[in-house]
Amino acid sequence: MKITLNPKTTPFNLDYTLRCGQVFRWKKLGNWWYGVVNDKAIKIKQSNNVLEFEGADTKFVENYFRLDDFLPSILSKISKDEHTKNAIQSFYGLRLIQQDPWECLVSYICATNKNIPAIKEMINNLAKQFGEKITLDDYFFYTFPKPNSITRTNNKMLRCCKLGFRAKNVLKTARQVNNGKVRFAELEKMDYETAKNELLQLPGVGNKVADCVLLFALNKLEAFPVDVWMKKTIVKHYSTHFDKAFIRKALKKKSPTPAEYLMISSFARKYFGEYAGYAQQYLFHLERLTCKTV
DNA sequence: TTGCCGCCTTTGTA
DNA sequence: ATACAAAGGCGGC
Repeated sequence: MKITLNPKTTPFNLDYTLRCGQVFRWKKLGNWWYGVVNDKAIKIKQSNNVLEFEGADTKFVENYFRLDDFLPSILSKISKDEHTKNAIQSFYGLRLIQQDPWECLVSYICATNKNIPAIKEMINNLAKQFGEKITLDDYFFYTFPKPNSITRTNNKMLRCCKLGFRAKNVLKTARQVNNGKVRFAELEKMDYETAKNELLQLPGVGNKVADCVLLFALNKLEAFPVDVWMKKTIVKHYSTHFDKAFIRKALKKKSPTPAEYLMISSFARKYFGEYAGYAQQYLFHLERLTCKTV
């Protein structure tokens, strides 16, 4: 199937969107991106303004890649300074992805103190061990394990997937989702703060993980996750918005303290507005690409 | 109450 | 090779 996009009203860049570090389960084989979403293997490619895909319908693709987000307006709203404009110009067409909340939650619990290649490895291990094998084009893929597949495991089995100290958090969180204590559909209806407070009750979920789930899966575009990269960006390019003592202290440690987290993310929400999360993703991608060779 | 320290596993990277 | 960093969270003081 195909979708033809109008680049003026619906700019989209598939490579930037899948490479910017928000999702961990896609890989490019030849010209096609392959992924597993909603228990199905999907492939998709882009040539200019045409998206071609198999394994999913048009509605799914539009929803997953948030093609209804009116990017021209969103990007102009967050274009507050030269640095942001640079990021937007560099990765024009990068979109947030509407992820599955359960997979997103587990992924970011696992992301704690890990770099992106290692996160991909953990998630793939989980899927291979506890998901179901599916095929597309003679390639093998694995569905992401359901909550009740995780609750049937134990700490040791999860540690075999290289989860380390995150294993117990994934296990306990799976139980809470499985027994209905956490309902993603309900969280999505709540406002940002309320939903965040609910997520913060889960083991292994602090400020950063909660904001990632809110932004990437629960449609809270004002969420502004602050990890080591975002803290670095803020200190480098936005220090004038904070007092000097704050910046001086921030330079001492890499990962943000709870107080720094609050200062930075609330600044970002005020500064960038209701689409702060989009700004975060553009700035995150720029910071990683300029500092690293990943 | 708030703030900061050290630990938690394992992999990637210089 | 050896150390340090990694889309952090949490208990303890």
